[in-house]
Amino acid sequence: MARPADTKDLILDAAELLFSENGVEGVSLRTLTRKAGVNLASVHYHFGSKEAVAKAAFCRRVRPINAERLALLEKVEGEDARDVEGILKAMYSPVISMAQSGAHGRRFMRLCARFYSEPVDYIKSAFEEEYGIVIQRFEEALHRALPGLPRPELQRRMHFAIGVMVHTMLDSSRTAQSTSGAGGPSDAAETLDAMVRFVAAGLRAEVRPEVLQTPAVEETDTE
Amino acid sequence: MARPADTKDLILDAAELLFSENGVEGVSLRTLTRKAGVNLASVHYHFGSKEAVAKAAFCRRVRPINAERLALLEKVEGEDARDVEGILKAMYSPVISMAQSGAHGRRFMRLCARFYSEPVDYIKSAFEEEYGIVIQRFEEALHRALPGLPRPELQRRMHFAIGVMVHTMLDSSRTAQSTSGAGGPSDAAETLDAMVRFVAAGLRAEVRPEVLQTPAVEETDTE
DNA sequence: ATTGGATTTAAACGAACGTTTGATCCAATC
DNA sequence: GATTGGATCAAACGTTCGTTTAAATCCAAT
Repeated sequence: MARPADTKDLILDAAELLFSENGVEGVSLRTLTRKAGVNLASVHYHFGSKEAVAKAAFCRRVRPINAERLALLEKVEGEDARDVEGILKAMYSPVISMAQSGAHGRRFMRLCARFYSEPVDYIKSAFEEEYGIVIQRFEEALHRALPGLPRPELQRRMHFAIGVMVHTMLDSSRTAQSTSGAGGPSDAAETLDAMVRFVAAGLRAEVRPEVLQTPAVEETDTE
Repeated sequence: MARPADTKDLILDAAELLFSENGVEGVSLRTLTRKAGVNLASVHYHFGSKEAVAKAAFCRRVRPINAERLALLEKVEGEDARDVEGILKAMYSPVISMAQSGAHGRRFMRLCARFYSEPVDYIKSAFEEEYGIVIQRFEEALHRALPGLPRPELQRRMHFAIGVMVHTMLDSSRTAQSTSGAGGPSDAAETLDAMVRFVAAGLRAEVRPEVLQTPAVEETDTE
């Protein structure tokens, strides 16, 4: 933030905008540098490759968010380790609330979700690098909050919970429609509330009897 | 099925396999035709363009599935219009149960989910063409099954429900690990059950009080 | 004023892309 | 047996891609 806008940031800003809408593979460096107003070769001068630009654009946003997630989680756990809604809010709110902060935030939300579903290898690994420990920590937290839920079932449901999040992030149109002009009621807060209610209820749903025991192999429910 | 394998089907089979793993943009026609064992130009001879191949590969699988969805939905509605779990099963089971039928089914599941998140325009429109009416019908069914849930909130939660589905479909490794060999308990059935329980509970979660009333426009949460 | 490293620039590189072309094959038709 | 027309083939089309090069430019330190 010291300099108003050096080349590196111009590139990352354009990358965030374009990648979030068209995916990494769907944007050429020529399109990107034209949008950023910089020379084509400056991408390789500052980053070395297109891969590195994508990773940098991703990490620039996701690291502060994941740090906030872990901080919120620790706070919630300190207050009430069984507060499922609180844990979910710690997971969701840092990214959902970004949608409130203008087009910029919505842009990143989509970038992040896009990274999740991008089928390119180096993107997948970048995602796992940044998210692996976060998901692990939240699994532990939810395990303590819902001790009756068997671990495999918890993992399955956490997968569902992530699906809800990614899907919501991709559909930024719903999360923050600023059609009502500035000062409108924060739609992001409503979305967050709806997500937390939905997922908390899902996490608390009854498990099928077999899951609670050792995996009973028989019991084939014929249709 | 009449002929053992004509060029058109060879192309579609290879497309299904490769697109599902690398996305449409991530597969070149040269890679595709090499895998299919056909000539590069035959793609344009039989389909006209790469776009058309992608659409055809998608529609070939999704149309029977969506038809089955609608048929199951009508059956459930005829028996008990308030059977939320039944409605969800009608939505999920046709695609989830595909995972049971070998690598082929899992392949399509991923293809379908990939289409959902692919940022290319013609793919998005193909998806909406095939899914639009299905989602609309399920929204109506769930509206009748959960009359207390305001329509906007139902739409939001259906969005979550779809997120759960897409996310599960993309992660085929969990849905069907046939590591236990043949005759093992159908993991797909377990996944289906878990999804239905999770989403049904989410759909039935309490709504925040404001949502039940007319949308209170004031309530400006200033930042 | 001059130096020297950092940065930007225009131009080109080879590779890969989707698509098109025209020759070739081959079973069905007259 | 010549002709037709759909299907297949190797080869090439023009374009765009990520990347590289080497010269030009900038700018604070000397």
